[in-house]
This record gives sequence, structure tokens and C-alpha cells, in this order.
Amino acid sequence: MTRPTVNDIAREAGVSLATVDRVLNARPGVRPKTANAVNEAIIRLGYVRDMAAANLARSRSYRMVALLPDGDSQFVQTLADALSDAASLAAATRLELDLRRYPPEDMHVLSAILSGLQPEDVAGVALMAPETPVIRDAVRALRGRGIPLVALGSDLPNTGRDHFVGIDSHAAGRTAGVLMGRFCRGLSGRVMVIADSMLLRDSIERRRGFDEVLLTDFPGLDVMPTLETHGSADLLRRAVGECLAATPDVVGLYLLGSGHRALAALLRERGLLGRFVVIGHELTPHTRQALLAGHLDAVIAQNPGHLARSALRVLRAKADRIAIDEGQEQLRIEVVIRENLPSEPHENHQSDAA
Amino acid sequence: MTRPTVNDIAREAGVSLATVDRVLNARPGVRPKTANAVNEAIIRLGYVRDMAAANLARSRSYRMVALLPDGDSQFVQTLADALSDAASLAAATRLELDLRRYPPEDMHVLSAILSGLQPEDVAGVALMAPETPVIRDAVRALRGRGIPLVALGSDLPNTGRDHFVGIDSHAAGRTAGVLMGRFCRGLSGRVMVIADSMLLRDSIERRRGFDEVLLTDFPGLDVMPTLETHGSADLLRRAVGECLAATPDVVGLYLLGSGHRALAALLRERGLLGRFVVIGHELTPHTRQALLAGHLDAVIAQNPGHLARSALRVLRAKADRIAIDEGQEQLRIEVVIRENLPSEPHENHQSDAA
DNA sequence: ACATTTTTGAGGTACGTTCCTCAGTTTTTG
DNA sequence: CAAAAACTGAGGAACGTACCTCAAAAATGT
Repeated sequence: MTRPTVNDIAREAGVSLATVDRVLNARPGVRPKTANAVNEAIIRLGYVRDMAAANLARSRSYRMVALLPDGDSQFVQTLADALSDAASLAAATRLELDLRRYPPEDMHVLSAILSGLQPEDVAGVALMAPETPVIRDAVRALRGRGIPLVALGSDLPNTGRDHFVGIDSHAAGRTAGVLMGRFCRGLSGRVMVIADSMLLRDSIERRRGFDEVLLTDFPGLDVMPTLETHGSADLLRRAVGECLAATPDVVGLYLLGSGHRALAALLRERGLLGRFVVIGHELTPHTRQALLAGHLDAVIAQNPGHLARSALRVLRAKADRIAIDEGQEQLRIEVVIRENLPSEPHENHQSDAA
Repeated sequence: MTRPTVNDIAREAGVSLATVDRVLNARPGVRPKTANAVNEAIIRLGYVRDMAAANLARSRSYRMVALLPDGDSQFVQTLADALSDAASLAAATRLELDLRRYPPEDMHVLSAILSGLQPEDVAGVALMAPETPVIRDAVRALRGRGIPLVALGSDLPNTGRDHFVGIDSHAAGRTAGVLMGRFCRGLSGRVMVIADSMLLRDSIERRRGFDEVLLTDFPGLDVMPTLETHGSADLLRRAVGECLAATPDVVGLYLLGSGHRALAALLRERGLLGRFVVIGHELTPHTRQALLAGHLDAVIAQNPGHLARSALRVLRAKADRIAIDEGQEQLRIEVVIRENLPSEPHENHQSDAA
């Protein structure tokens, strides 16, 4: 009827509570034979440890740190909000999040922050950062100190990070490529690709996936070299403006990163809005607006809420040395068009976690 | 430093623990003035109730019932699996799920099951069922007894259900319509629509959204009357076969419900695989396979894992009479193509809930 | 059979909250 | 202004688990 407890196990296995406790928490001093008896009782009764009670008794609290680059990127801002929200929900289960921003121009600052984190203060770190040698070393040292770390949004494959929370950029680029190809059905011409910087792993991988698909499946479309904007609206106007003037047969635009507002302004000035198929990444207020207005045909996105919750769940599991549920942590590559645009998220209220 | 507890609030507000407890749990017998003082202290200290401890003390366990139609629908089967998984994760937070299937041919059986549920045994019900008068009455009676109910997958708008967990079918149909229209760019011709039954609310709404979009935005495409298969592969073969023979200018197929395998078989026989743009709903082993093989161009899906978790979260919140986090419960209309197909979910292991 | 080591049992306190009782205090009402 | 009603305080038991101590029992080596 009611859920079995540790006492039930003790009775069922014919041992004392203390012994059950030793087995459950892998404490030493139990003969294998006795341990077996206990484990069998556990299975027989279908015992599931009450994590709530366990954490309460442990009076453990999970102090996590999230590190995001500073700056005015809307995606990062949205992600920061999602992390705060997720953390305030998880607060009911004794998790607290220290959300910090670091100056993106100097990786030594971030490195210093990472070096300052000690296992007694921090149960886990979620980090969104490019993989530079400095960062790689800092992450390795952090993990050497026993602090779990998940890479957030952008992977850090050669650092031994515990987990990557984010989508596969290559597959995301392929998805963008297929949509571009299919939306341009019957057309032939050139596709412009606009990126913030091609030094970022994500941009490179997206571009690679995109090219692959267009090359093999859509031979009528010709992908042009990447225009880099370095996050500057002016640079985008200039570069894209010149390129459009010089290339009459552009049929599609692929925005690897930011710059949606500047692009829309440019196209509006020239009366070209709606002339091309435009595909971008990440759902932000700007891209949302562009989708609604019809300037943008599709967005390939990862859900910031899922990113945030997944990161915290994984960190907690790592802190508890528990296996993670791979299925739940697998993030989807979302395709967003005007018709399936989720309604604007509004104010968040406090609520139950779990 | 450490998290504030009820005792801290009592001290801060200058009242006793008992009073704080009365305020926190909305028990009667506290003057508004005193309650205010307590609430202010709560805000001042940034107190967050430790749900783990609270549930422990309440020694409450949430016994939920999920009712799904029986039969071999792959989507329902996937959803049932997702519910089991979600429940086994939530078991650590004292939730148990009683997952039942009812015979879809006789709504009186389901009605009887619903009538048999009593508030002392059941903390909430998740129901996937068509809205018939019999069901409507049974649901109203259930809610009259004080048992929260969420509609799962398919809404029951006129029953006073507490919440609908699922996607907007009309918007899903519109999404399908846009994809059909854009994937058929440059073509003109007719689009076949195949449904299990047009008596189901979902089918009607999807169809309506689909038609809307094609009519206004893609005038070159002509939507044909719906072919109904009633879940029968034979009927599908016959009806679709005849229709294809009689209609040479078909460019697209829209499958509102099931029948992907039968359709693929038929098209293969006639050497028509890949000839049309095919769009369907829900990600199941069949549609997954069809996407990979290239017979199916896009699937409009709702994530069964999210459905399941959302349903359980909402039911728990209702049982606790807590507000739900609308943002988190909003389900996305997913667009799945071959390139963003999530990898096959494999075995699930037990793990911590969050 | 003895000493030694290892394993087991019994019992306690703690975690933060809920929920109960009962006595004492304040406020409202007639 | 007294009686009634409403409110408040103090304390304790309980939820299921973790973790500690100390003593008793069992297994081990000689």
C-alpha cells in the first residue's frame, strides 16, 4: 500500500537499520553476504529512496555557478533569464545559482574566475565560452579539483567537461541548409552567408553542415563566402550592401549569428524585404519580430529554458554522482516559423519545482 | 549565508512559529495585520519554502491516474512509455502513476472508470479522450468531486478541465500548411488529405488550419476533400490508390493521423515514392523511419516526454493548489525533418528527479 | 581457546516542515 | 464592562533519511 522505507528493508532483510544504511550509502563494514540480503530485500520491496528526505537529512545544498559572456547578445540574455527562472524554481529543492558574466574580450579574466572556484564553495559550474587554450587549461584544472562542469551552448570537447548541454551545430547547420534548399525550390542562384565571426566553433560547424547539404542536395544553389560582421551593425550594412549590389542573383540569406535587425533595416531601405529566403538562428525578440513580420522565413533554435533546466539537472546529478537520463537531456533542434512561434513568454511566477 | 527557515521568519516578524505556519499554509485564525508582518518578513529574507521538507512532513503522496485509449496507435504507445518514464523519475518525489488503457470503442467503459475514481484514492487524472457527451458528463462529475483533471493531447474544452496539456491543433495544421506550400514552391496542383476520422476534434482543427494557409498563401495549390481511413490500412490503400489514379496532378500528401506505413507501401508499389511532398504528424517509429528513408518530408510533432512531464507537473501543482508556471508548460509545435531528427531514444535508467 | 579484527545492532540527534493541542492573550460584541 | 470570540504562543510528534557513537556479536588468525 504505502511506500517501503528503510525500516521495511531492515525487517525484510532481517538486519538492523544501521546495516541497511551502510549498504544504501556504500559505507564500509558490511559482509558481501549481508549486503546481498539487503539488496535483495530492496528489490523485493521495490524500494525507491526518498530523495527529498535524503537531501533534507544531508542538509546538502547545491551551490552552482553559471558563467556567461557579457555583452548585449540577445540569446545570451535570454539564456541568462532562463537560468534565473530555472534556478528560482529549483530553489525549492535547495539549489542556488550564482549567475555571473565575464568580459568576452579577455579570457584571462574568465580563467581567473575559474581558478578561484573551490570545491567547498561550489557544487558545479555551467560554462558558456569559446574553447581557447587558456580556458581549456582552466577547465582542466577545475575538474582536477573535483568540480563538475558542463559546457553550455557551445561545446568544449577537449577539456574533459562532464557534459555538453546544447545542440549539435553541424546538424543545426544541415537543418538550415535543407530549409534553405527546399524553400528555394525551383530557383537557382546564390546564397549569402553572414556570420559574426568565423573563429567560433559553432559558426564553423553550422557553416559546414549548411554547405554539405546545399552542395549535395541542392546543386542549383551556390553558397558564397562568409561575410563577417564581428557583431557590428555598420560592418554588416556595408559588407552586405556591397555584396548585394555586386551580386544580382542572390536568392537566399543565411544568418549564422546576430544582426537580424540591421539586416532588416538594410533590406527595407533598398526595397528588398521579402525578396529572399532568409534563415537564421536562435529565437530572440529580434528574430521573433522578424518572423512575425515575414522578413525571416525560419529560425533554427535551441530552447533556452530547456538548456537552463538541463544544465542544472545534469550538474545536480553530477554532484550527487548519479547517472543522468540521457533521453531527457537530449536537446532538440527546433525549427521555428511564423506558424509555430510560441507565444511571447510573460512574467514568471513562483511555483513548485520537480 | 545559509537559507532562511520558518524559524528565521518567526524571529524576523516577531511572531511565533505557529503563526508563521498558519500564514504559510493559509490556515485560518490570523489577523490581516499579523499576516502582513509575516509576509513582509518572508520577502525581506527571501524565504523559499523547502518543498522537500514540506512534502516529507505532509507525508503526502500523489497518486495520479492516466487514462489512454487502448489500441495499437504508435503515438499513444510512445506517450504511455513517456508517462511511465516520467512517473518513475517522479517516484523519488512521492508521485505514483496508475497508467490505464480503456477500450476506445465504448466510451461507457471509460465513463465508468472515471465515475469510480474517488478523491481519497486519487490526487489527479490525466485523460486522453475524445469529447463525447458521455465523457463530458463524467469529467464534470469527477471535477465536482474535487479531483483535478488535465486533458492530454486532445482538449476537452467544455468540461471545465483544469488544464490542457498539448499543442494547438489549429496552429499545428497551419504549420503543416506552410511547410507544404513552401516545399511545393513553383508547383501547382492538388494536395490530398488523409485522416483516420474527421470526427475527431484534432483532425478537424488541423485540417482547418491547413486549409486556411493554403487558401490564402498558396493559391497554386488546391486541397482535396479528406479521405478517411478509420485506421485501416486496407481502406487507405483502396481510397488513396483510387484517388491517385483518378488525379494526375497531385503534388502533395498530408497525413493528418496514422497510416504512414501503408502509404509508403502503396507508393512503393506504384513507383511513386519521393514523387510528392508528404507531411505528417507525430514522431513515431514509423514516421521516423519514413523521414530517414526520405519518403516523408516533414513531421509536425509534440514531444511525448514533454507532454508526460508537463501533465504530471500540472497535476501535482493542482493537487497542491499551487500556481503553474505557464511558460514551462507551454508545449512547442515541433517541426521535424531528417536533419534535425533526434537520435533514437534508448533504454531509460533510473535517475534523480529534480 | 584465545586474542584480534571485522561486522552488526541499538539508539540517538538532526534536517525543515506540517499539524496538532492547550493555554494564554487580545480584540470584538452586546 | 463583561462575556464571547478571535487570535497567538509554546511545545511536541511526525515524515524518511543520514550519520554518529558505543557496545555486542561474529568471524578470523594463531
